[in-house]
Amino acid sequence: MERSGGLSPEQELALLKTRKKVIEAIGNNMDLYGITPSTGHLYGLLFFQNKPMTLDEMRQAMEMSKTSMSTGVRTLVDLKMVNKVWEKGSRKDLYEVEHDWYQTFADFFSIKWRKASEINLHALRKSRFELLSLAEQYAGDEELEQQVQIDLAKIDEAIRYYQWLIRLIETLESQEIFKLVPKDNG
Amino acid sequence: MERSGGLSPEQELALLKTRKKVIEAIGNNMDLYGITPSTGHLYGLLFFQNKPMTLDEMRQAMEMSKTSMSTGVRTLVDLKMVNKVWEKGSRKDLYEVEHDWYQTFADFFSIKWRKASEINLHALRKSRFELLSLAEQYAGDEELEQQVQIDLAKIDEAIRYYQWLIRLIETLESQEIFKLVPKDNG
DNA sequence: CAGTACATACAGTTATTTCTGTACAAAGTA
DNA sequence: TACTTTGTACAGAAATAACTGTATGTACTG
Repeated sequence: MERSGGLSPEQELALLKTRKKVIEAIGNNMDLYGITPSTGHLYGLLFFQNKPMTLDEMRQAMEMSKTSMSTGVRTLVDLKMVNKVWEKGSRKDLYEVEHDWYQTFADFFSIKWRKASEINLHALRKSRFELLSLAEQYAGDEELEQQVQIDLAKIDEAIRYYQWLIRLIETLESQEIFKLVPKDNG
Repeated sequence: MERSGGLSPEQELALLKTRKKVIEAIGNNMDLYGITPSTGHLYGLLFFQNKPMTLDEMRQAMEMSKTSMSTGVRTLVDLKMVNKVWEKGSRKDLYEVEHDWYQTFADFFSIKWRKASEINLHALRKSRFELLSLAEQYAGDEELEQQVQIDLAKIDEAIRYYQWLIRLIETLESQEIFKLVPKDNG
């Protein structure tokens, strides 16, 4: 953790203690983003850092291997929770958190949920096609048609749901969500 | 998997094959809900079941222990993705999926994200109070006040974000979201 | 009141994930 | 070009999570 220059030991301790509790609270809930506790902790560390951080600084602060820092920070960058920044004169890679948490939330859905939705939608549509073909192939077979109908109804409803979910995600991506649910409570 | 009565072996095979692909696609993305692949698979199995299922039937279909079925289905019930249903005459517990996926989605956020948001909000507010106390205690100390101010700005922005997130979740809980992002594309 | 059927707590085992140290590739420096 | 410095691939070790079988408690049944 960054030393806060010019403070007395007690002051610094008090500040660090307060930060630590917030870092832990946030880190504990990071499983919702599908990241490990230690990567969550790394995120918390970066959150209170007031300047970009190198892998070696992270390693030192987290008391972990550089490899772990590398993989952890890569996960965070992939999720756009952390940004790689350039600073001339430094050969080391520098990272800092994305402080716009609304954006972080939107990006997370755009990256993870949208992808999953599209994969599922694809599988559902393919399955839908196969069921229709099957019904056609055995046209007239009462028993089969009934079974196909049951599955088809479920699949159609699922398709409808994913289409809605993707629309919801799109309102996040386009920032339109803030018109519907404003940032300021009013 | 439920045998579909009255179908020829080829017909049944074709139907099961189609189902299987959907189950796998869905199950693979279930990590977004924080459940294991096997619990996700169990969910998929229940999805295509046309009647409530007992633990023993699940065990047989999944080729796993009854204990695993018990814990898996409990996870799904806790997330309200699966409902326990009663049927007179049966001493066994029966379970069926919640087929309203919009509801499932809303419940998931209400259960997991809301809880996490409230915990974090609490930690942030507590920290906010502590920082203000600290600044008061050392009133006049330029250096400290500046540091406190930096942390406080981050914390206030985070609080604002979580308040927004909770409002968003509330629009899901109240179904109001469907006024903002309608189920039917139009 | 036994006796049976059922779900789950618990402890041990197996499987998976996370973490580390070493080795190496890429890019900068002299 | 040789020499650093830096980030990451990889394989093995350590830690964690998932799965199973047995044991137990509870609630029906006769």
